[in-house]
Amino acid sequence: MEAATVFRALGDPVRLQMVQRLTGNRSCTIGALSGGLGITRQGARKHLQVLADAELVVLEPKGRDVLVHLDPRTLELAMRFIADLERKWEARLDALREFVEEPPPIEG
Amino acid sequence: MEAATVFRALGDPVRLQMVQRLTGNRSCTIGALSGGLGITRQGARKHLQVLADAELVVLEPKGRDVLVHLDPRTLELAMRFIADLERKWEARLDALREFVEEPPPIEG
DNA sequence: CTATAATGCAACTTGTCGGTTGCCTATTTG
DNA sequence: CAAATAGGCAACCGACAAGTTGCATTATAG
Repeated sequence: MEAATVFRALGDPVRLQMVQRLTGNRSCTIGALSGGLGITRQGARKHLQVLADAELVVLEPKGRDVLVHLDPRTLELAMRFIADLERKWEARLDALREFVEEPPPIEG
Repeated sequence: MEAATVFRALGDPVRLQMVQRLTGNRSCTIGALSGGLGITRQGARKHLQVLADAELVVLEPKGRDVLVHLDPRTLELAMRFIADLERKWEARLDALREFVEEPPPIEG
């Protein structure tokens, strides 16, 4: 999964709210998840599809309705991506610091 | 800063690449950062503005050119946001587990 | 001082996004 | 079986995003 796709999916207040709801409720039906968002069920459904395409969420048809549950692995993936960026940045800082603290690495 | 704004800014391959470049190079000029992306300088500049609006990046005019440097605090903010989601999710799991392991909390 | 290098600003085009409406399908439930 | 419930599919619209082009501005180099 492309990191950008995941971030893009998270980059909308409605979708972010959906994800937040899902971290609290183990799983919901589409209808339940779509209520109280100020948009139509169909509108909400589209957002849900974006989350599903980014694999942030899994849709499991169950009889008449569809259960939605979070896929925490993708969330973890996104987090690790940022952590790696920070790590690389820190490394860069450290390298610079070392260079500054030892002006000429010729002798102590 | 809205979390959704930050994620949205990260949700594009070009912008993500820019951020990655910046974690390696302490700071670049706009021109340097805009090269080799397969788009115009002006196109790149727009992406850069999105990153700046999300406070992922700071633009510092310096004589004839503009230095771009990363703001790791916003990156950290985004990471923490996801970490909190995961924490909430884990808590939910734990609560469920406890409930299952102690079927009726009436007596041992 | 002039040329050029680095950037800014604005207009415009094209495609995608967020959202809606209307209608169809399938599963419960009474 | 009939009614209600949960959802799917497709067309449509307005707004915005991505990207371009053209030209103006400012600072450094010769």
